[in-house]
Amino acid sequence: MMRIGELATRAGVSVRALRYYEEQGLLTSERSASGQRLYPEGAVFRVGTIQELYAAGLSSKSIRTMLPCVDNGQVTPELLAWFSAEREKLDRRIGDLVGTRDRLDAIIAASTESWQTGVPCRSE
Amino acid sequence: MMRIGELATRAGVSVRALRYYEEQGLLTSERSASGQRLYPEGAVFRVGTIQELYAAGLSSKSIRTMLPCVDNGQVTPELLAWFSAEREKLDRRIGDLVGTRDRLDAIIAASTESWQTGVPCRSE
DNA sequence: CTAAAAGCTGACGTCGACGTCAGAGGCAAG
DNA sequence: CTTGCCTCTGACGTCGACGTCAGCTTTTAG
Repeated sequence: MMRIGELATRAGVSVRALRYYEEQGLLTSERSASGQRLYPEGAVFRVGTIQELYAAGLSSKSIRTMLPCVDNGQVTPELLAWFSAEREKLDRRIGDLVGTRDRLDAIIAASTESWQTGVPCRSE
Repeated sequence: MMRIGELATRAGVSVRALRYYEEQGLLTSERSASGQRLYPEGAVFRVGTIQELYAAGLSSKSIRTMLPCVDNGQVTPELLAWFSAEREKLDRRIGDLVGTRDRLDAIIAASTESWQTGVPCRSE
C-alpha cells in the first residue's frame, strides 16, 4: 500500500490530479487510521488508464461511465451502445485531425515549393 | 458586403464567435458609417478555415500565427519550422486517439464475446 | 525531540472559446 | 413615428481539469 505522493510519482501525475480523480469517482482509496489515502499496486495501472482516456479527449463523466467495465467486466447493452457512440465520435475527431494534418502538409509542401518557385502556397 | 448576422448564418457560427475571432486577430472587417461590421463574400470561406483549425484542436494563437500564410503565401523558415512542430503535435494526438479507439474496440469486441461466453472483457 | 516533508480539507484562481446580459444606437416596414 | 429586429461595446458567467494557497495534522529523518 503506497501513499498519494508515491502513486503520483509513479503514475506521472500530480497529487492534486489524484484527489480530483477520486472526487470524480474514477479512483478509490483506502484510508489509514489517520485518514491518509492508501493505494494498492494496481492503482498505478488504473491511473495510466485514466490518463490515456483523458488524453483521448474523453470527459470525466464519460470515463466514469466506462470504467466499471474495466473493473468487473460487466457490460449492459446500453453501455455497449454508448461505447459505439463514443467510438463514432472518436472516429470523427480522428478524421478532423487527419484532415487538418493533411492540409498542414499541403501548406508545408506548397510553401517549400514556393520557396523555390516564388508561387504563393495558397490563394482563395 | 454582408453584415455580421448574415455571415454568422452562412458560416454556421454565432455572432459572438465572429466578434471573438476579430478580437483575436483572426478575422477583419470594414465598418459602415454607423460602425457596423461589413464582410466580403470571402469571409465565409475564411471563417470555415478558422473553424476547421479550431476543430483540429489548435489555439487562437496558433491559428493567428499560421493564417498570414493563407493570406499572402509568404512563409519564413521559422514559420515553416513551427508548422512542422505543430504537425508533430497533431501526429501524436492522432496516435493517442487511434490508440484509445483501438482499446475501445477491444473492449467492445471482448464484451460482446463475454456476452456469449461469460468471460469478463478485461481484468487487471 | 524537533524540524522538515508529506497529507488533509476546503476554497478560490486559471485558461480558452465562447454564452449571455445590459444599455444604447441603427434601420426597414407599416 | 413607432415597433421590432439587428448591431454595438463592455463586462461578467461557464465549464473542465486541474494549480495554488491557507491552515492544520501526520509521518519521517536526523
